[in-house]
Amino acid sequence: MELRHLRYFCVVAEELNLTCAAERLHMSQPPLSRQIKQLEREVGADLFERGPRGLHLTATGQFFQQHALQILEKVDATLDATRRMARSKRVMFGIGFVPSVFYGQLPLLVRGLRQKDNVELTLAELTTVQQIQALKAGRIDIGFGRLRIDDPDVEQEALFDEPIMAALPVGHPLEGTTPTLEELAAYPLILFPAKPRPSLADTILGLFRRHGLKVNVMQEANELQTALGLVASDIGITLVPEQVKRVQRDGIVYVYLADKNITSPVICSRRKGEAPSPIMQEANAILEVLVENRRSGRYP
Amino acid sequence: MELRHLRYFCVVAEELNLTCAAERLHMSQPPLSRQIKQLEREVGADLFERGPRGLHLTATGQFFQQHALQILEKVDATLDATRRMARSKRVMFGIGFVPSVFYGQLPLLVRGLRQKDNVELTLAELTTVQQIQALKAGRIDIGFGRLRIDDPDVEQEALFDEPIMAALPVGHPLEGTTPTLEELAAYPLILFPAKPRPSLADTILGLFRRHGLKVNVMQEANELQTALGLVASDIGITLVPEQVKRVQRDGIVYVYLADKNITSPVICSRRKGEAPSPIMQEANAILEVLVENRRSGRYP
DNA sequence: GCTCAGCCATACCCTGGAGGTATCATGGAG
DNA sequence: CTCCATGATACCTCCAGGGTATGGCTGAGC
Repeated sequence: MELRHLRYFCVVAEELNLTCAAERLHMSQPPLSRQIKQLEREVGADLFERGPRGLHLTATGQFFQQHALQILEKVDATLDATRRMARSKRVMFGIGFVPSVFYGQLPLLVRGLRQKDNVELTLAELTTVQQIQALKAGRIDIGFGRLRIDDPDVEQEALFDEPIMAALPVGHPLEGTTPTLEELAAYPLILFPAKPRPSLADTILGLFRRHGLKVNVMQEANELQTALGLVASDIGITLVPEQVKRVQRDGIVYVYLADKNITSPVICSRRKGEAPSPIMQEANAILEVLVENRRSGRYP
Repeated sequence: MELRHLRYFCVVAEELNLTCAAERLHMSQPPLSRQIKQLEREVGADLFERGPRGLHLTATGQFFQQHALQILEKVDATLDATRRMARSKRVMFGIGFVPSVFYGQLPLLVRGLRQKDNVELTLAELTTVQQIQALKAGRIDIGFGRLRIDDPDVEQEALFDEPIMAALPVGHPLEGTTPTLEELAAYPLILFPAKPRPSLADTILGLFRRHGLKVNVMQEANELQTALGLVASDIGITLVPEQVKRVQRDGIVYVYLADKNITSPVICSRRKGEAPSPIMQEANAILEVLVENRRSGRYP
């Protein structure tokens, strides 16, 4: 399969008419018909139902269409970004973060760094794995994540460990309790983020696995708030780092776990062996203050 | 560019030796060299630095490598999933939503529908535009968004209009006021969602534009909560639908706007001309109750 | 310092496959 | 019932992907 197959397929899926699609693609209808047939052979499924007045997408075809579009979008985005990167000769300080660390002190770090003159901050939502890759590639300069990753080119520093809490729908049998993992495992679980992996989701799964517990992952969500929305919808429960409870929402209660050792670290990643730039030194100083505040209980 | 270019590139990037890479790819070295050159011409950047003993990835090449790998992974995953789906014969009820409608009553709708036996709900975060496309393609059955879109195949029903509020960093000069758009336009603005467009972001931009006001878009964020995190970081302010204020977070205050007519509709989209299925009838009934509750003030 | 080997790039060539035209079959609209 | 729109198949052309041959460059080894 080649990208042209996906390009042809997507146009055909939009037009639902090979003749019109061929016109849009500046080619004639017979080769387009063959290319779609070839794609269907390679996929091993019918993507279209043929009719005398055009085609309809099968359910499989609809599914394939979404993903094909995403692939083509990502290809275009990658080309654009690669070209921009090739041209760029700017110096800036990039911060990567997983969303679940953005409810605590990280905004304060950003606020502090923004007061420095001549610093151009960029903020990027990235998984911890993506942060490692982005650090190595030079796209960010510091990252805040949740996973420990051993990489020869990156040093990680655990800032602090944060208790994991359970987010439950209001009225849940475990509301008001301090449940064990075993008690939690009896209920459907909502995992976040769904993609990309590995992520905090895998940390949570690993937690249950290490306790010899099976969980029923009812659904996955990309956004933390969508996961909370699903909890509010009584689809299941989810586990979140403590700082997430600062954002209260209707329909949800948070409970501490019985086991106080169940925590998630906030981990700071930097490139290894790099003398800290002045802005990195400033960031380190602000971080020290923030961590000390947390230790001393000035901030939860 | 075709997938084979990405495939060839990734193997070369791993081997850093064209001769060895060609062997792995079961082809000879000269055509591989040409294909990589062709890719570099199309990208418009050098991905490798050549040496007498092999090649090295440039910084741009490293960046490209990550994304190329992701694209190839997604292609493989899509093929696998498509094949699996072709074998599966399931019926389900799909709900699409923009995140900013998931803080109000939508969780109650989901909770209500889930009580029905034999209904398999799928929930998908989609922009309103994506919802239209998904409805037409049959991927979802009902959608909740913010934009009015005229499409012959989709009927839209405005459930209610929701006031727009401003989210300000604590200590902001406008805190405690009921500002006008003009007053707000003087401050940097954070827009969400960044992509894909059009979205609520465009509604907000259109609002300022119609009042003849220019805004300084300081940054864009995909997640609403990331946008709020940026507000908490004092990077700027943002505008949100009223129901978002139910999720309180540190460092942010919400203020009503002077102009009460500045609202954002919650819009329900369905396929046009389709007799409602039993599950759709049930969804409509639950929606009616929810909207009536809102009108009568039982829920904000 | 010289030689050789490893490696990438270029020149030239061949052929398989992408895209073309011609045409057939089918079924729905009028 | 007829005609037209549409997709599929047969046959054809030609170009681009992949082949071999070879040259140029540079570093390792003696």
